[in-house]
Amino acid sequence: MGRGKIEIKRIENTTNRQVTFSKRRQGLLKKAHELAVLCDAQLGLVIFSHSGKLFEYCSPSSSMRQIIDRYQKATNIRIEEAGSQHQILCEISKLRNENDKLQAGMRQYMGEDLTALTAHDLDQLEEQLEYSVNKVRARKHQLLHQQLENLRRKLVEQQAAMEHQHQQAAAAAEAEQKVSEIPVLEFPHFYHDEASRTFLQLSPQLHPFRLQPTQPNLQDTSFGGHGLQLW
Amino acid sequence: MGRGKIEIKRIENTTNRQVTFSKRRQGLLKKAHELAVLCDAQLGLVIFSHSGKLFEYCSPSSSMRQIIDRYQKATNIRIEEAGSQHQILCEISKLRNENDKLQAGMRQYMGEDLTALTAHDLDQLEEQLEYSVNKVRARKHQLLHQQLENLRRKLVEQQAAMEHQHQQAAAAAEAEQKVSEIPVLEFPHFYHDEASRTFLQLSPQLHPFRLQPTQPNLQDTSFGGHGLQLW
DNA sequence: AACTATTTATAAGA
DNA sequence: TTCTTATAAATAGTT
Repeated sequence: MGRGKIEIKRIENTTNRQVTFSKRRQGLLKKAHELAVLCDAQLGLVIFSHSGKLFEYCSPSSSMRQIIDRYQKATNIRIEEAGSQHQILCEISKLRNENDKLQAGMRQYMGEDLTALTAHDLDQLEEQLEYSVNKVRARKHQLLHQQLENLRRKLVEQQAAMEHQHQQAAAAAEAEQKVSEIPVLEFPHFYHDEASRTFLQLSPQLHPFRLQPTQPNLQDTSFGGHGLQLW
Repeated sequence: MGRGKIEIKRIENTTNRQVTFSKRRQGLLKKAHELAVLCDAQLGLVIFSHSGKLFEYCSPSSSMRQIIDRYQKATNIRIEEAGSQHQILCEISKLRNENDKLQAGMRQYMGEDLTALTAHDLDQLEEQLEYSVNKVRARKHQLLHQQLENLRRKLVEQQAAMEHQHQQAAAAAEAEQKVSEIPVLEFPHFYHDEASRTFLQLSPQLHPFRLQPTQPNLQDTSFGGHGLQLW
């Protein structure tokens, strides 16, 4: 359709190509529109020129967004995306489940919600709590012991410094007297305290007693708490 | 272009419309291809027939997916989607944070990782654990008490039934003797036990002692544990 | 951008 | 559906 027939291959002459693009693009958009109207079809057409400019057409009373959505539904191109979304849903679900369990376990460690436990569970819990109490006490004693040692060392150093300066000889002697009155205590270590040797440092700002307020925050999210009603 | 000129409006005759759709669709796809090749343009065309069937064309060495992506980038239609993805990332991050805190708190209740705690924290923890132990003991006593009561009632019922039947009068008398030997114990209730009255039932399958194995499972996810390296 | 000779698309009919 | 064909429409090359 023109003065001569042309082969369908890339037009090398730039000017020619641009002119042809302009003409044919117009024709294509027109024909797209005619098809959409005549045959009541929904269609979308996007064209990027060689220079990157965008031209588009979509059938009346619809949007390109709609058409792309319909296309993606029809071709299941979304399976990948949907798959990852599904994975994400699973991840969130799993995390919430973990959280619930941890919360429940925590409550039991805090002596709440014990009605669901059997006698055997209660025995185990009691045993665990006693074990924990003893661990805590051992750690307390350890800390006290360390503090005492520090104090002793400081006093000795101070005393040594004073003696070195040959000042207040009387006072120094008195201090020595006091230090020797402090016994070197040996606390029994109830348990082999692994925790104090490993360096599995957990969030230091965490106080177990401030855990409760985190639960309300969970429900503060824009996701409406548990239930997976996202999207 | 045909035996007669037609007006560009919906063809009411169904057969005619279908025929025209078939012809013009073919023509449109052909012209789309010609434009793409002649002018080195990237284009995508999707057509849904009135009956819902999908036809598509996209320029050589590209996919519809690519073209849609490019279109969406060009028109910023994606902002909405990106926003919801961000929210989801936040949600997962928050849940993981909660989980970490709960895990840490739990470990401390189990007497581990106490090195990060101050003396004051340890005092509070000890107090809480003692409180919990007493709660657990109170619950145990309550259970024992209930069991005893049940036993007493059953024996009394059994005895009544036997007396009613006037059978084995001697044996019945012996049973009564036995029952009266069981004292009605009154256990001290160390605390006002709210937990035993409320019905805040938690997952019954949960044993606090089986919480530890949940942590490895968390890292079994295809997300590679914590770190948000999704997508 | 306009013109026009030709090619191409297609409406109607078979 | 598919084929045919007269005719409308598109457009390649020119101005």
